[in-house]
Amino acid sequence: MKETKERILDSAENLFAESGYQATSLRAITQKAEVNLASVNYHFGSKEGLVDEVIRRRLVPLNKLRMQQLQNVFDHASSQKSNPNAEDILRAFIEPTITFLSSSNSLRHFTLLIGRSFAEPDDTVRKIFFSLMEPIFNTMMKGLKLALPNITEEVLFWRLHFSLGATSHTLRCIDNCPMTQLFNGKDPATDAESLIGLLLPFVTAGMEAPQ
Amino acid sequence: MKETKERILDSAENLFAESGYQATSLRAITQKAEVNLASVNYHFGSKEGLVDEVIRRRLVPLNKLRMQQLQNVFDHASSQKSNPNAEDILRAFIEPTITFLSSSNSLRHFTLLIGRSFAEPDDTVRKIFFSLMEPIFNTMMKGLKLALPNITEEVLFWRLHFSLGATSHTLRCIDNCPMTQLFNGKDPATDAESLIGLLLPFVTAGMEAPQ
DNA sequence: GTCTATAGATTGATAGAC
DNA sequence: GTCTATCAATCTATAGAC
Repeated sequence: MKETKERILDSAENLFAESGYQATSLRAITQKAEVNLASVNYHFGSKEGLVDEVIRRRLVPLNKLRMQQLQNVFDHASSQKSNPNAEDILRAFIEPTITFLSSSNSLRHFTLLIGRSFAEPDDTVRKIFFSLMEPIFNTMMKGLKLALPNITEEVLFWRLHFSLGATSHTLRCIDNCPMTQLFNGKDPATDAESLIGLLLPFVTAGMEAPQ
Repeated sequence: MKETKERILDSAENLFAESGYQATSLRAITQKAEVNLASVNYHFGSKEGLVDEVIRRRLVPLNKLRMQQLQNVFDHASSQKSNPNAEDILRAFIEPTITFLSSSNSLRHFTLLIGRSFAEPDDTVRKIFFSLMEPIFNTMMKGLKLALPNITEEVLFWRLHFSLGATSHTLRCIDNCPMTQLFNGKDPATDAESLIGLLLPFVTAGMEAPQ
């Protein structure tokens, strides 16, 4: 039997990912976690405190992976006295995400929550999420400017924006895609390797398109 | 003074776009519309009935524009005894959307709501939205298969998916983009022509990337 | 740390006068 | 069609016993 605190985090992660922050009540969370309602406020202070820790618990280590992989790209480029290329920058963002997604059922739920967070209407959740993401975005912009010096910063900004949109949309739709039925009834592949192999060429081609 | 029904629709459209369906109360809607609380249930039966009409009121004519433009692409191609090309198919989706966005303040709110709807956690809203979108997606897939016969259907499906993700993410972020501050403090361009000129080359290059 | 009980506010919906 | 008044349910949060 896991600790109460962890049971609450797991349950909240699961339900926030499925139904969103606003639509998920503390009662639903404690019921699924099989703990007492009051324990949420004891351990996290409030619903906001809970969602803060739900996001932080996974996103801090995930972003550490992303940042390390970005640093590797920079280091490797400068050791060759060349610039990083766009595909490697984008891969440093996407690969850890998709790997996270496929590594366990629990992390799979969190990945859906990340996808949700990109489109989250709630101000509190947005602030938590984007404050954690900002260093990653800044570093990616820095790399993309080096990789594609002929494309203006404004266009690179938008293309990064589009890439993140494509990625987050994909994360949200993996388990529950309303479009799936379009594909001839057959379920399209959603394993980690296939997804990276599909998404990365798409955003790389978009990023490198002539201006 | 507009009719009560229309005032409610406008107010709901505005607030749903800003804060999402779940987080918006009927009281907030009627207060902004300066009408009585009970009038929502008189005119629309329920909150679900209201959101259904909010979406339908704009999305039906918008999708009619999209479908006409798609039909034009098919007609023009067959009159030349050739296949449509991917860029024209994608433009037939994106151009009416962005034009809608820029045509008036009221439609601007609805466009944000469309962006929201792609990521909507609420089952009711999702069902309404995707049932209206399905014919468009099907027609686009048909056109893309003709345009890019060397790319498998599964890959085309995913690339259409990515394109819609990029587009909807952009719609959501136009007025309230948490990433804007990344771009050196300056606000990136968000007028209709600029957006089409940025988004369309991105998704076209991604769609046509060698497999 | 965990529980019961409940406060206090807000929600969607409706009954009934006009 | 529009209003007041209110119901019944639900929500987050907390007080206080154990």
